[in-house]
Amino acid sequence: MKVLIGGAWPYSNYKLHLGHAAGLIGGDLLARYHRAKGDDVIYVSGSDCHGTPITERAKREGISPAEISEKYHNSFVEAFDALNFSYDLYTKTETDYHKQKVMEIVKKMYDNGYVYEKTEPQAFCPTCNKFLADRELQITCPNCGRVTKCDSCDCGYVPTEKDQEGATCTECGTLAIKKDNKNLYIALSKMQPEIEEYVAKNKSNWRINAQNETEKYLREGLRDRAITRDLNWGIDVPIPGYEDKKLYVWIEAVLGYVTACMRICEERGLNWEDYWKNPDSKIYMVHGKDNITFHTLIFPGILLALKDGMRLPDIIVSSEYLNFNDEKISKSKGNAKPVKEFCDEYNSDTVRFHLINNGPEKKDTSFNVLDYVTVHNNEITNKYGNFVNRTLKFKGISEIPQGKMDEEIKSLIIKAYDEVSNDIEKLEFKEASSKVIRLIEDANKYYDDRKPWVQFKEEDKTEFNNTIYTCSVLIANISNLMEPFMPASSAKIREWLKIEKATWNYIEVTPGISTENVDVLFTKFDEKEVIAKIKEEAKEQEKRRKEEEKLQKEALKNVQKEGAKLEEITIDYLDKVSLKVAKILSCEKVEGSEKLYKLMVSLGNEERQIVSGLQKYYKEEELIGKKVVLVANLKPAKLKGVESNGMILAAGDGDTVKVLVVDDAINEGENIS
RNA sequence: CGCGGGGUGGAGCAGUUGGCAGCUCGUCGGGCUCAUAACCCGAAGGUCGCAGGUUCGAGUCCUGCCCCCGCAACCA
Repeated sequence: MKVLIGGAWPYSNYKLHLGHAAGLIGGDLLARYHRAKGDDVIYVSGSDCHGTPITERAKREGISPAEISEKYHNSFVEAFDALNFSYDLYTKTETDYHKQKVMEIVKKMYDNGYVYEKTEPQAFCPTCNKFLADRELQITCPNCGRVTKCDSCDCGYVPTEKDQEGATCTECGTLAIKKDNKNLYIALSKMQPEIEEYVAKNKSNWRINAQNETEKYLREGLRDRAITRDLNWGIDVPIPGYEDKKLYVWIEAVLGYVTACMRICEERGLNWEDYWKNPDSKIYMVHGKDNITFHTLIFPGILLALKDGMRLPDIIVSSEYLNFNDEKISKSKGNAKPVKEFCDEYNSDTVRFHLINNGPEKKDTSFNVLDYVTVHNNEITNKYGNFVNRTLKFKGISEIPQGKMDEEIKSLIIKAYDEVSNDIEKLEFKEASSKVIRLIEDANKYYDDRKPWVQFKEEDKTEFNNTIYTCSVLIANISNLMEPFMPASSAKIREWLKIEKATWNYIEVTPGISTENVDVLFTKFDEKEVIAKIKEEAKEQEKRRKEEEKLQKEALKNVQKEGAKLEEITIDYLDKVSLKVAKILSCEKVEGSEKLYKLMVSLGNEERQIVSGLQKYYKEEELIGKKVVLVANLKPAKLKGVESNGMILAAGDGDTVKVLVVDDAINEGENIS
C-alpha cells in the first residue's frame, strides 16, 4: 500500500518546543509503523517560511525575512534530528521548486473558476502607505485596558470589527483609515456540498476534535477566504494585477504536502500520482488542533478546485495541546522548552515515549519534567532496559544459547503485534505504547517464574538455555514493537542481535550470536539532581519574566511619550478632549496607597472627585487652592477602589513632578483651547 | 445564552455499545538475588464534581447547577 504522511509545517519564527513535538510525533510513529509493515511510505514536511510575523520579526532584528526563516528552518532540522524524525523529505516553502509548483496550482484554480476577485474596505495606514492585517493594528483592549493588537489580546479578549475604530498602525502609530482593497478569494462556499460529502465519508477516521471543529464550520456555512495578502515576502500571485501582493501562507503552505511529495518522487524516480491520485493509497495529516480547519476544509477545498482527481486527506491526526510543568506553553511565560535542548539534556527516545504515552491525544495534557524522569527511570529503564540487561548480560554467558522457544510466549508476542497494530490504526497511540510496556512486564514475569539463576546451577542446562533463548526472542520482538516509539534503542538492539531492519511480524534470533558488545540500553537520571535543576530553571524563568515585563513597560512608556510627538493629529481630534481649569478644594491620602491623593476640585458650577498619583511630590496643603488643568471628559475609573472623574495634567521626569498651574486670573471651569 | 474539552483512590490517567470501579507512579508488607538497589507477589486507599431523573441496575443515558481548561476564521 502507498502511504503518504504529512506532518504540519512549523512556522519558522521560533524554536520548536515540546508542544509542537507532541503534535507532530504521531507522524513519525505512523511512518515507522507503516514502513515496518512493508508499506511504501512517504513522510514529508517542511518549514513554513512566509507570512507577516516573520517580516515583523525581521524588521525588529534588522535582518531580512529570508535570514530569519533560514535560521529557524535550520533549528527545526536540528530539533527533528534530535528526536529522530524519519522524514523522507523535510524541505521549506522558500524553495524555487515549491514556489513554482504552487503558482501553477493557483493558476489552475483560477482558470477553473474557483478563485475570483473581490474588492472590500480594509484598514490602511496612510503613513506607511500599506494595508494592515489585524495583527498590525493596535488598540486599547476594551476588556482589560492594556494596549493590544487587533487579532487578540493577552487577556483572552478578541476585538470585534467595532473595536477597530480608532486603531493605530503598530509600525508608526498613525490612525488607520478604511480603504478599498482588491484581493483574490477562494470560493469555498461554492464547494460546500462536495466538502460536506468528503467530511461525512471520512470523518470516522479522524480524531474527535477534528470532527467537531470541522462540522461546526460546515454548520455555519463556509465562507470564501482571501488568498492574497499585502506583503512583499512570500510567493508571487500568478494572476496579472497582483504584482504587489503575495499568496496567503496557509494556502501555499498546505500545498507543501503535494509539492514535497512531487519532489521526493522525482528524486527517487517514483510517480507522485501513485500517492495523490490513487484510490488505494492512504493519506495522513498530522498536526495540532489549531490547524484542524486548514487541513479539513481549506486544503480539501484547494484540492477539489483543481478538478483533476486529487485524493483528499483520509485520516486526520489532530492533537490537543501540551502544557509544560502544568503551565500553558507560551513565550511570555518563557517556558517554551526547545526540543533540541531538552533532548540533549535528557534522552530523546524516552522523550518521544513520554510525548506519546502522556500525549495530548484526546485532551490537553501536561509534560511534567519530574513525571518524565519517573517514566524514564521506572517504566523504561527498570522494566525494559533491565530486562535486556538481565537476559543478555546473564553472568556466565557470552552468546545467545541454542534453545527452544516457549510456545505460550510466542503466541503472546504474536498477539501483541496484532493489538498494537490495531491501536495505532485507530490512532490510539497511548494505548499502543502501553501494550508494549505490558509485554515487557509479561517478559519480566516469565523470567522470574523460570528462575534462570536456579536453572543455571543445575547439571542439565537445557531449561536454562530455553529460558534465555525465549527472552532473547522477546527482546528482538520488543525492539520491533518499540520501533515507532523509541527508534534509537530499537536500533541498538538490532545491532546487538544482528537484525537487519525493523519488521512488523514475529521474528526469532540466531543462536550463537555474541553478547559481548551488549551495553545498558538506558541510564537512569538522578532524581535529586533533576529536582535541583528544575528549581534552578524556575528561578531563572521568573527572572527572565520580570526582566521581560520591565522591558515591555519601558517600551510602552516610550511609545506613549513619543507617540504624541510622532503622530500628527488634526484639530478635530483635539476637540474631542475637554480641558478645563479646576481649583483644588481639598486633598487627602487614599487609604492603603503610597502614591494616591483623593482630591475634590471645583469647576465653578460643579465639584468633582479626582484621584491623582501626586503623594510623592506634594504635601496635602501644598496642593489645596491651586488652579490646575483638568482633563474633564476622561472616562471615570476606580483607583484603589476610589472613583476618579478626570485627570490633572502634570509634567516631570519621574524624580520631580509638578502640576501645570494656571494663572490666578482665569476662573475655575473655563475651557482651555 | 460563541464553540469545545474536562472534573474517577495521595499524584497522573483508562473506562468502547449502562452489568461486581481499572492502570502506572507513590505508600505498606513479603519473596528473590541473574540484573542498572533492579525484578516478582500481596495489601491498604475511591459515596467516580454537586443535585435530581430514567432503569432491575448509571462513572457510563437525561435535566439543572458549580468549578477548571482550551479554541474563537483574513492570527501559523
